[in-house]
Parts: sequence; structure tokens; C-alpha cells
Amino acid sequence: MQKLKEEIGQAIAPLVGLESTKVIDLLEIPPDPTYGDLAFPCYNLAKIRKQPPPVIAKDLGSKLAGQEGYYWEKAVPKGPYINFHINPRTYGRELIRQVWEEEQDYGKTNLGNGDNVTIDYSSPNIAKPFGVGHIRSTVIGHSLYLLYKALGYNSIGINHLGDWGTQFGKLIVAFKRWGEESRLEEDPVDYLYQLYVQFHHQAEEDPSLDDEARSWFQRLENGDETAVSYWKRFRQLSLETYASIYGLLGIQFEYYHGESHYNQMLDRVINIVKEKGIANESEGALMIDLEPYGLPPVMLRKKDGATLYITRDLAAAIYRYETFNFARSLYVVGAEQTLHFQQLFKVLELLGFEWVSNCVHVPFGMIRFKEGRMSTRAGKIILLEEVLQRAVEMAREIIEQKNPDLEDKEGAAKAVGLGAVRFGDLSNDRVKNIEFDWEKVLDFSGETAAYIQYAHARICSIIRKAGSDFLTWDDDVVSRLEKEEEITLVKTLALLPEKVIDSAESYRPSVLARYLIDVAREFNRFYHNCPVLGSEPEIKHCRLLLINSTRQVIANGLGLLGITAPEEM
RNA sequence: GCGCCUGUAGCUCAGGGGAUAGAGCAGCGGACUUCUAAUCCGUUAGUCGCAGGUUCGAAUCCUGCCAGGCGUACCA
Repeated sequence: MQKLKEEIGQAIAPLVGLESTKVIDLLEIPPDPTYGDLAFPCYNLAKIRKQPPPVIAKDLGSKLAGQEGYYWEKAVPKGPYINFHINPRTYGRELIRQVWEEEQDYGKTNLGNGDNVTIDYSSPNIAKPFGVGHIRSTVIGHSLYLLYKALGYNSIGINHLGDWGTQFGKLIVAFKRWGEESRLEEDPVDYLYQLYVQFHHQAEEDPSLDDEARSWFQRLENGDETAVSYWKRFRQLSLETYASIYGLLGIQFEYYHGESHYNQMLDRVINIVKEKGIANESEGALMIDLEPYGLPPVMLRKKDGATLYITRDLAAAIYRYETFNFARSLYVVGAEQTLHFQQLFKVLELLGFEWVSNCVHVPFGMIRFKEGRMSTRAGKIILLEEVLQRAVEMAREIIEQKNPDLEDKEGAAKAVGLGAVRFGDLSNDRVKNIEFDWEKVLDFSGETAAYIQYAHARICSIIRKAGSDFLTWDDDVVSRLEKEEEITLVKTLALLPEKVIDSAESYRPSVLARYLIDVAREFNRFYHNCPVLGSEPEIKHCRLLLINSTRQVIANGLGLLGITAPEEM
């Protein structure tokens, strides 16, 4: 809690000759709560004072002896640290009060000041099925979208659909050769995908297919009527299919600006590049040499005149800056495209766009099979829809078995099943590859979303049984926290705002996800040691207010991960 | 070849200069006439890939090596 830190900062600052903000930066949470709740390390002072850290800590301890603050009650030196112990009554009361008053806003800040942040995420390739691989960008991006909103930014979600490029040439060739209207109507994405796979099989035997595809893409770029009508059709049918998945996941985008959206701007981009004199013709193609920066060259236009995706990405970046004047521009795109973004940002820098320093590639590892990577072309892929359906189905079975009388079984099964899939993706560090494992996806015990949701449902159940008149504010009653489990829980709840900030600024929803596991764990410990309904009225009231703030923290936190917290499960 | 990322307990992973390296899963042993046992408590388990270096202090920073992943001019 920030106020506690400020208070300690002001207590120590005059004693050590540092700015109190500097002192606050140095404060850390001790590894063992019996040491204290917030520690000031004396290593930095050792050099200045030419004394060993423990001596300094002792000295500070004697100066602070007998003192206390509003939120802390004593300061005790231990080794090289001086440890502050909170006053559980005031600290607990004020924290619970804050959550009580802020409700769904607890955890939010206004660091962003309403500035725009564009977030390019999900961005599936038209005519390819929505595989589990795509869930990562979708889920991580959506969480960042919500996190930046919580920091007071104006998040702008952009679905940069892969709706342009050579793959459309391939699809057109495949559909013209082998396509059947009726099957396209039936299940467009699945059928287009089959055609795509078939194309790659055949092209291995007959490389001339690739040339044919390139030429069809060229025709598309030139506005050829036949090519364009195929393209429109494929695009529209795919979008309709995606809509159902986004609907299920509760995701909306401000803009569906796919790659094709930038077609009219490509000439301008190429002109800007030419004017800057950083491009050159090579073997008929338009290139930018990045050798001086240790990067491979960039190709803006192929020898057949067709553009490449980096050309469209350049246009997109410029468009986004000109349209949104973003404070930050995030690209939630797989780590395999790291080089692409290094090149993209370098070119923007060479073009003199200073705002490129606010562009960030947020990379993530891939989802792989034990045997190797997934491959759309080879047809080795697991559909996201299937994963989501099976997870919900599994949740439904467990509910049937554990809580057969539950009223809204379907709602709970959806929350738990979808939450499990999302959480599995968000709880580990983005950059690591994930090995796809059905058993793990369908396991709802341990460090999972269900664990957190279960804590939430338990709280709701207690509150329901207590009756609403117990949920009234009372200063005296709320000061009665004393059991270790209560105090640990309060201290954990106090961390939400800083976890939200850390999560957003490091672009790692996993920080928040792991924190929520901690909250649920501390609640469960409390639950098993501190009866609520069976306690005497004041304690009962106090604990109800405590668990009510816990409920709020969990709901707010899961919400920022895009996961819902059912009241019963 | 070169570049980027990863390497921590049997497995999956936290921790990313500071106090004794932590969780979950799996295993073993306990706790439901008591607020939902999708829970809790206890227990077993580690040359933090290897070797040097910087520092009062390194799992954490630097260098080299090893292993795996990804990328590396007409795909995205």
C-alpha cells in the first residue's frame, strides 16, 4: 500500500540523508513475514557511512525505537535490514475501506491520463483455421488491452487481419482448380483450409503452382476483378466464422484493419522511403540495406511488383500514428517475428519518425506438440474451438459430479472452462514455448483459473448465507483483524494496484495471474483457519468485510485477464 | 555460419543483484456430522546447463562454451 511506504519513507529519509522517494524505491518485502512487513536494506548506506550494514541497521533501529506511524507500529533491525511491522488494525481497516469504496475500480490508476495506446493483437490469417497457436496473441493482447485501460489509457484494439498477401493467390488457384461451391458455403474456413493444405501438397510435386499463385496475387494487387471478387468472398466468410469465437471469448476490437486496409497507402510509403534515399533496386526488387545496423536487408517490393507484409506494416505504423497519435503502440505477435519487428522499427527510425521509440513488439513463445511444431500447411494443428469446447465440457462434467444442484450450470461451466484455457496461456511467462497437453488443459486443480474462481465462489456463498445486512461499513468492527491468516490476506490484497501496473508495464499478464493465485491461496488458508459465520457477531462482521474485499480483488483481477468469476460453481 | 530467445526439484514453471532458492503436478501421510474437499495441513525432492569473471554479496550482471527452440532477400 502506497501510503504505508510514504510514511516509512518520511520516517527514514531524515535519518539517512536520502530523498524519501529514493527510500521508497529501496523498500522491499522481507522473505519471511515474521521478520516484518516492509524492509529497508542498509547496503547502500554502507559505502557512504563506511560502516557495515548491520551496524547501520542497529543505529536506525535505536533511533526509531519507541516510534510508530499510523500504519506501522514498530521498526526492528535484523542483520543488514531494518524491518517495519505494520499496525494490523489501522492498515487492515484502511485497506478494506479502500476496496470497499473503490469497488470495481480498486486496482486502477490514472497513469495513462487518457492517452491512446494501440494494441495490435489476435490478427488471424484469413482462410486459415483459428488454431490454438492463435490463442496466445488473442488472450495476451486482450489482457494487455484491459490492463492499459485500467492504467487510465485509452486502449484501442486493432485486429490486423492477415487478409492480404501471396496466400490469397494460393487460395484462388486452389479454389479455381479443385473448389466446390457447396462445400465453401457449408463450412468456409474449414474448407478453405483444406484447399490451402491441398495446395501445398500439390505444389511440392508441381512448383509451377507457386508461380501461378504469385501471379494471381499480383492480379489481386492490380485490382483484377475476378481476383478481387474471390478475395472479398473468402474474407467475408472467414470473418463471420471468427465472430463466433470472439463472441465466445467476449472480445471486441475497435478496428478490423487488416493488411488490405493499408493498400492505398503503399505508394506513399514507397515514395517516402525513396525520398529519404534509403532504398535501392536490387535484382529488380526494391530493397533497404540494413547491413550497417547488423540486420538483414528489407524487401519492400518484389521483382514482380507485388508488395510484402513489411511494406504494409510500415504503412500501418504510420497510419496508426497519424490517426491515433499513440503514446504507445503494441504489437502482440509471436517471437518468431522478432527480426521482422527489428527491421520494421529500424526502417521507421531511418525515416525519421521519432515516435518509433513508443512502438513495442510484445513477443510470445509458440505452442508446440511433444513431437514438434504445429504446422498449418501440413494440417498438423489443433483447433481453438475444439480446445474451448472440450474445456467447457470437462467443466460441465465436474460440476455435474460435485454440485449437481447448481442453478446456472452452463454459465459456470463456460466461466471455468474458458477461464482454464485463458489462464493456462496467461500464467506463464510469455516468451516461453508451451507444450500442448490435453491433460494439462483439462486439469482444474492446483495453480489454475478454477482455483481462483473457486475461492471467489466460496466467498460469495458465505456472503449469501450471512445476509446482506452484515455487509455494512463499521470502523470499529473492521479494526478487529488479528489472526495471522487475516493479516496475511490483507497484505496480499493491498498489492493489486502495483501488480496491475507491473503487469501492464512489463507487458506480462502472468504477473497478475500469479498474484491472483497468491490471493486465492491466502484466502483458502484463512478459510480453513478462521470461521466466518460461526464467529461472534463483531468478528463475523469484520471477517465478512475482509472476504468481501477479497472477492472484489479476485473479480477485478480476473476481469483484467478476461476471465469471469462465477458466484457459484 | 550469423542473430534472437530459453535452460532452476522426477514433470510444468515462479523468482531476474541482496536475508535460509519457492509453488503446482506426480509420490507418500493426514483433515469433510462443521461457511462448497475444484480445498487445506504435513512430507520427500535442487552442483539454479557448464566454466571463468565483476561485486561486500550472483540463480539473477558480463564473457566463453554446451543443449534446445526460433529466425536469417522475393511467405506472414
